[in-house]
Amino acid sequence: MKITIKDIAKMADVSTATVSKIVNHKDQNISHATRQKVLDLIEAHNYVPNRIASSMITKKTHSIGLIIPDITNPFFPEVARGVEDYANMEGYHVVLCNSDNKLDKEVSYIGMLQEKMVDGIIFTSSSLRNKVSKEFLRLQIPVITVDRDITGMRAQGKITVDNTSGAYQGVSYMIERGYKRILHLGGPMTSKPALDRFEGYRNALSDYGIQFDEKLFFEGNYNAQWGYEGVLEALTNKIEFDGIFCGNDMIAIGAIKALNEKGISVPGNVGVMGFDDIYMATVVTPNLTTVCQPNYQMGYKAAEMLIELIKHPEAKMMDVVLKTKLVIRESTK
Amino acid sequence: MKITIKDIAKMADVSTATVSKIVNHKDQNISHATRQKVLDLIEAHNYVPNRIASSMITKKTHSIGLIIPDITNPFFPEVARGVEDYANMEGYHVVLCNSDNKLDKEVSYIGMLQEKMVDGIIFTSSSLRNKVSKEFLRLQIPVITVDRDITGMRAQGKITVDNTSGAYQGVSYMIERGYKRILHLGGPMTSKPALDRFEGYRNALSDYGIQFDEKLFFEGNYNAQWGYEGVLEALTNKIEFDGIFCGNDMIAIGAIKALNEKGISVPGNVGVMGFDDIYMATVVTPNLTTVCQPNYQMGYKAAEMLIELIKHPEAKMMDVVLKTKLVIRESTK
DNA sequence: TATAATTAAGTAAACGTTTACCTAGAGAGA
DNA sequence: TCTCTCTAGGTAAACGTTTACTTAATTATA
Repeated sequence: MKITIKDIAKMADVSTATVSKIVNHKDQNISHATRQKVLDLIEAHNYVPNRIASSMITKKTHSIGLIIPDITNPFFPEVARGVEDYANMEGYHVVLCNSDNKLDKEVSYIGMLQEKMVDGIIFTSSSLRNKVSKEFLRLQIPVITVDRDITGMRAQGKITVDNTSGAYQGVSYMIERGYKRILHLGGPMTSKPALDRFEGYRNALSDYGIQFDEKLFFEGNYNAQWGYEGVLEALTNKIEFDGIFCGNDMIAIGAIKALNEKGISVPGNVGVMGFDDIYMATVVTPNLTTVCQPNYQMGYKAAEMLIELIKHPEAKMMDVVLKTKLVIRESTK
Repeated sequence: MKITIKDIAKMADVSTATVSKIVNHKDQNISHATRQKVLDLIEAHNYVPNRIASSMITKKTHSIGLIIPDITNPFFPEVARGVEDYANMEGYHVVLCNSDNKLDKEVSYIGMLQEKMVDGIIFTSSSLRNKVSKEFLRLQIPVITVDRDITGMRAQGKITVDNTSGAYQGVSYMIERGYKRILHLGGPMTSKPALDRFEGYRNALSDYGIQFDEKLFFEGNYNAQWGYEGVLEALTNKIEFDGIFCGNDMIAIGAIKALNEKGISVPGNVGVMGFDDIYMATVVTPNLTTVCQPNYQMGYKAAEMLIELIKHPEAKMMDVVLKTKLVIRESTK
């Protein structure tokens, strides 16, 4: 049988109120002797308070939900780690949910988290959908969206990176290094980041007086497979290019692979730039020049904002946009 | 104000017991009319049951703790995903904890999870330590260790992979393909898997009549950095080798990088084999031949065992060892 | 010395459920 | 008609805490 506050109280010959105060360090008015006696008993009997019972009264569970598409996608472990680090520091637990970007899983997780009385939710979805925002609307807990925001959603906080200026920065660098015909292998244009990166790409071209050539733009998915195929497609269509700006690092890795196989040297013949700066970028040959996205920071900051909102629900909506950073390695000259 | 079961009961003019039975589908003895009325009210007022309150009575929180060293380490997202998939299927939540292999964080997480009344814990630690097992001993909930077991620990379940035979399989394959002097760049010998893989390596050599040469064995860490340095070290010491069996894929990736830089072709001059089969192995050039470890399966199976134990605490201790599989790609000839 | 303030506790309700047990009425069997 | 068994639902305690309020004793103040 698990030992409870009542058992300790009885053994110490005090009331449960007294024990509670001691456990929660609200013990200004407890004599030293009593405190010590209770503490000794707690130690001796290995009493651990039941936080579920506390939650009933305090209405706080000190746990937060983290809904992401897939922890297996190299982008997310970093943000999850950021979330968990801050949460842990503040005494919060994080409940991990993989939605696979599926609406029904998202909705079901939101429901489950609500039933479990989490104090707040951090949410990422790669598609901009509306149904989910309805679910959030009836939640009485704060929600922070990270990376991709949701249309029509009135999240109490939003954290994104400046994809447009990141892409601008990357493409500008390539142009300055002498690349003239830069292919853009983008992600799915249904996602905001892909849109923004494309915009940054176009802005840079335009600012440097280069005409945008739509034959140089390909839309695909955020994976190596697509990078590989995209290059092959460009090659078979005899499209000339001396550089590739990729929608993310995975695309870049696939692209380099295709280039290698076709005997096109990187960065000798073609320069390649990625986006994200996942760990793999440092390990692939050649090391990837890329636009670094502060994934860990995003998670950390999201948790910070969320917990701030949990503690001060009256705080007003926050909207943070994080800066990217160019990381120059070996895949560009 | 949040709406509770009492509100619904009052509105439907029934008792909370009735509402509870309906919500939990224990409604054999509820008339259709009453059930419908209650269900409508629930729908209309968006009532969601407070599972915290249920937990107080049922003594079950339907959540499990997952303690891993670092979700950012490419090995773990897959197992986390496996855990979460099975847990979710069974209606359980998973609480993610990154211990960084630090004893104090491990202990602190165990305490927090206990306070939050999780129904069970899945635990991985890379070092074999004892202190933690004491913490587990006083827990009244089931614990499953995955990947590395803990000495002196009486976990109710244990799930590992057969590292010895995996390594044996990998090294045998290399020998059969004609590799004669196979370097072993191992992980830290304080961890069981490293020990076992080393054993498999030696067994294979011995079974094929090759004398073990201790100059061919290097102990290091499980990262690309070490693979890179290990190769350089072997090279500067003028150690001859035509193959490398690496402690894991990261080491292999680092090794290939060093080999490339030194103008040694893979697999032309030297064959390289990894261990784990992380995603990166498929994306690196050349693609890595490796011993595939069923990470996702480990997590999935661990969750399965844990939840089985939660439901049937009288079930006896389980000990599962998963098989590895050789995956032949391009880094061996 | 009488009163006020402080200290060191204790009392008991409340949090939102579940569940063992109870009850009243209706139909069935003898 | 009487008893038995269902059916449909209700009662109230219990789960383990927290906390607003109370109380008794001690100390300080006037």
